[in-house]
Amino acid sequence: MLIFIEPESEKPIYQQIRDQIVEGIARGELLPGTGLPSIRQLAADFGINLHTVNKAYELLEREGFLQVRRKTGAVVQPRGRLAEDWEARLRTLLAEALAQGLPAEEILVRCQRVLATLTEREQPDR
Amino acid sequence: MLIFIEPESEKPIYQQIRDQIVEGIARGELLPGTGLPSIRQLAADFGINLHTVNKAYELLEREGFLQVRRKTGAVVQPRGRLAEDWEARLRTLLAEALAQGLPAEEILVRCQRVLATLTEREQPDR
DNA sequence: CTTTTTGTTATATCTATTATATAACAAATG
DNA sequence: CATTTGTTATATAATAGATATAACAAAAAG
Repeated sequence: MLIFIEPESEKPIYQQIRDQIVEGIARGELLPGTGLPSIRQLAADFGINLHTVNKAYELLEREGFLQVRRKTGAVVQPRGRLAEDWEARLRTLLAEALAQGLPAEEILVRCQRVLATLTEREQPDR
Repeated sequence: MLIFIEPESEKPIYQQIRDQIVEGIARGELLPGTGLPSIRQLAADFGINLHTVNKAYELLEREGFLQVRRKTGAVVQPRGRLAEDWEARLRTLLAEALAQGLPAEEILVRCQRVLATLTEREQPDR
């Protein structure tokens, strides 16, 4: 699974890493038990600091996506609980589209489309 | 329309104001042409600084939700264009739910439910 | 026309966040 | 034991968030 960093993005680097790993898990590319590169390895690959990667891993661990162990590196967790503010964030995002005049049906279709691109071909064990 | 500020939230104050106004527009409580309180007025009501409110209004203007004029104050705009990164933000949010094991159907139902709470009773002109 | 209100602009300060740079420590692997 | 790795600790720099004043200019109200 490839990760791309945009240093000039307004989204913090550690957040970019976090989001892409979350998406990798969602797509089924990162299955539970999958090992991720070590902090120092990832930092070297991206040419960024060790602590920036560490921050992303720490966040992912707090959110229940990863378990970080010594020497073994980070390992994808079987499951977690959805963040309590998830629905509030969804609400804000959907409100934004409604406020710009997008019909609710059109918004739903977009949700469906995005979900489809995330779940298509997600069964690598066949 | 009431706005609530949580000073201790990790979400910036100007973002809280922005989000609640956007939701107000989405719900139809703030119709195009509706005037909003002046920057100094809102700041006084919340007991916060003038520039914090100004930042929220500036953001809302850049996003096409408001038009800010002298003396008239901020006025809700008829419409705008959806931000280019909207779908990317939706993608990240939906991926988070999928990664935590929520089935796509369940996620869609939640989207539908949230949309319903935003669009119910949205026609004040009857 | 004068006064007042309002958005705008300009500094300045303070805190927190983001990112980097070193360094050292401790646990686990080979 | 030596190496790798996560962890912890400082330190620094840049940026963002919030506050505090002050002043300016446009527009409404008197």
